[in-house]
Amino acid sequence: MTVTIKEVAKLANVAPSTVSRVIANNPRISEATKRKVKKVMEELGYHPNLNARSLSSKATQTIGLVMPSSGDVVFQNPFFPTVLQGISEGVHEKKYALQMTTGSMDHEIFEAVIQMVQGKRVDGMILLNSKVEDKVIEYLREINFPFVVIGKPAKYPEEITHVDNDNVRAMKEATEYLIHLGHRQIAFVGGRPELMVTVDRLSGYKQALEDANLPIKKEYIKHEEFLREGGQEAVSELMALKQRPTALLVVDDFMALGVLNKLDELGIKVPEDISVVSFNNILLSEMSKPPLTSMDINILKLGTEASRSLIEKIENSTEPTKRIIISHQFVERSSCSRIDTVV
Amino acid sequence: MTVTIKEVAKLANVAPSTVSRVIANNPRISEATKRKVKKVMEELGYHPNLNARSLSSKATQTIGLVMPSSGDVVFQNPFFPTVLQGISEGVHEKKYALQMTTGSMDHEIFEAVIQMVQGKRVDGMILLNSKVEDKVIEYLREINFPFVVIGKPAKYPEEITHVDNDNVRAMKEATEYLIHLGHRQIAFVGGRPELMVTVDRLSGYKQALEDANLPIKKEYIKHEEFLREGGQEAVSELMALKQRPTALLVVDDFMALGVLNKLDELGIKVPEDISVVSFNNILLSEMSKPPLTSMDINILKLGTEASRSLIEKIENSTEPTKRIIISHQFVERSSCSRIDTVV
DNA sequence: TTGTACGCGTTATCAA
DNA sequence: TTGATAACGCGTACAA
Repeated sequence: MTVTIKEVAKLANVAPSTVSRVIANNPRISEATKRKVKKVMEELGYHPNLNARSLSSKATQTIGLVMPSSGDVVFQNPFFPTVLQGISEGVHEKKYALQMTTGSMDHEIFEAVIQMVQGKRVDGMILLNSKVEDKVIEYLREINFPFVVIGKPAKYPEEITHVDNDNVRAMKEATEYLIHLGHRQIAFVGGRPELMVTVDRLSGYKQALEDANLPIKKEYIKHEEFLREGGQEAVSELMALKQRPTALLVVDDFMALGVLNKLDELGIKVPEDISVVSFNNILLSEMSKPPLTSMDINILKLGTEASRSLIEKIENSTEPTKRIIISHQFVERSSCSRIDTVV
Repeated sequence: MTVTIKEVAKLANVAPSTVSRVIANNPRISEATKRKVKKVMEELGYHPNLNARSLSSKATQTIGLVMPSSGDVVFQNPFFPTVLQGISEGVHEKKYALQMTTGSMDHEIFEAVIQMVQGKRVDGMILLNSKVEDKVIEYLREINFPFVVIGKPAKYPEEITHVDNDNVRAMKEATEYLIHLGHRQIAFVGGRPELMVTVDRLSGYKQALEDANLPIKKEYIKHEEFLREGGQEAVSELMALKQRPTALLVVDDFMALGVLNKLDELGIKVPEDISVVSFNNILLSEMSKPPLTSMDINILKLGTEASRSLIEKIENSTEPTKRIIISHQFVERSSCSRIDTVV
């Protein structure tokens, strides 16, 4: 039925191993037979059986991707397709295939990872959702299986290769930008405090305030889901304060959209009455009213670099643990304005 | 190193084939040995090598997904992550794995598909981007490989199992909604005319107008990219017309966002000055100003049904060609208003 | 430079 | 109900 290496060998009057060598581009083979074999392969429409190859060579040229649980908010956020695109490009560029897995429950995901890894379906893994108690990471570490994390791992960040932004600095810069515009009442609207992104960005926010000798007010720090509703709730609460903030730092564009929406509802004008700085700079941010000033964290590159570093690690097991920092870039649009400092 | 079926067999004092039968849950095996073998598997932490299994059984329990070319607009559109989520769920539910492929050029994608299929890495394929000249479809048809298309295939729609909406009816209903509100000058802002979605929706639009004895005006029909910029351009052109439309049908929420943006720029108020109906009903549509009245096409289900029908087809080769229609639902928000008919 | 022979880990066939 | 044994298709050490 399907054409195998043997049939090619027979027709080309060589041994199967010779055909195998031609496929592998083994240098110790004459140009003549190489051509001959290749011609037969063409004629027969030969394609190697990847399962057989993997079984024998113990490599799959496939990398696995653990996605956020389906139903998770992350799925809704445009962040996801963009990293995926980046990952996909990086993988493709090295001729690797990509296999992904989801699950509604954590243990489902864990099972799926075990299947992939123990079933020898992948040579390495990319993890998107590092949690504080991450069984997947624990497991992969234990068996010493190649993997990289996108974002900062909650545990052992020094011992795990990961691709991340310098979120502390990025948020510090964003905060300083607002301070330079004269803002003193600056609120932070972040995601769940268990997430490392949140921790780092919050820390950057605090650093900037401290450096400027501004007080850190608890009531100005909000933690909501990474979704637009989250943004809306945060705004309601902040605007109910006696002393309203004059500027908002929102850790996600999608959330910022909710923020803008709510502000509009409340009749508060951006940037006249309040300034908003957002994060991620997804396409949406230039679409909003007004277009959002946003910190571009180069999501695409986050993905491609994850693939690349993982594949390096797979192909060279002595590759050291790395922390890859993707640069960020502040993109000014029209959601912020200067304010007269009230002393 | 890795624990194989043989070692399990040895420790359990049975033959490898017996172990294999236990794994496969073969009924012709005594409960006693079944338990014994399972216990040993536990102890040794045995996990089957899926490559070996696939090689032998000629099945992979994996389905392949062809994504739009990376860099394609579709990637930016929230439609994509949602179908993906649906597909993923459907696949997961049947214990299948998911492998995906992209490429920047069409021939790259084609190569990747060949690899997957001929390399015996997948049992079936889901195609997202049916084009008019689709080499992938031609190929899969020719070798009689199981696949389903999401959306209507440009060629042989009767002979290809596909999951789609009734786009003609959906758009007809949307158009009729506007007509009932009193609108007579209704414009259509669609995507590329080569896409079947566009064709079908345009046809629904025309049918509704004809049924209402309204003229079909060429200048009211715009074809732009499925992106927000597309929406913006269309608006510019439509609003430059002597007789401006009083209502807009936009075939995509993302595009509709661009439309709203442009209208705002031009000082045209929605829904007071112009009504807008959008399609897809992604999360964004309730976030816009004003919230968009949109036709929900149940993207998630489009994905899950694609997976399910594909797996059915894989597991039962006599499964007939099917056309699966996912229902749509009109979601009224606040982007439309009644208009006094000017006779 | 090429061929022989075996192993990769499973499933499947045929006996027992 | 269970056990040998032969595929599955490919890579590779070793020999030639």
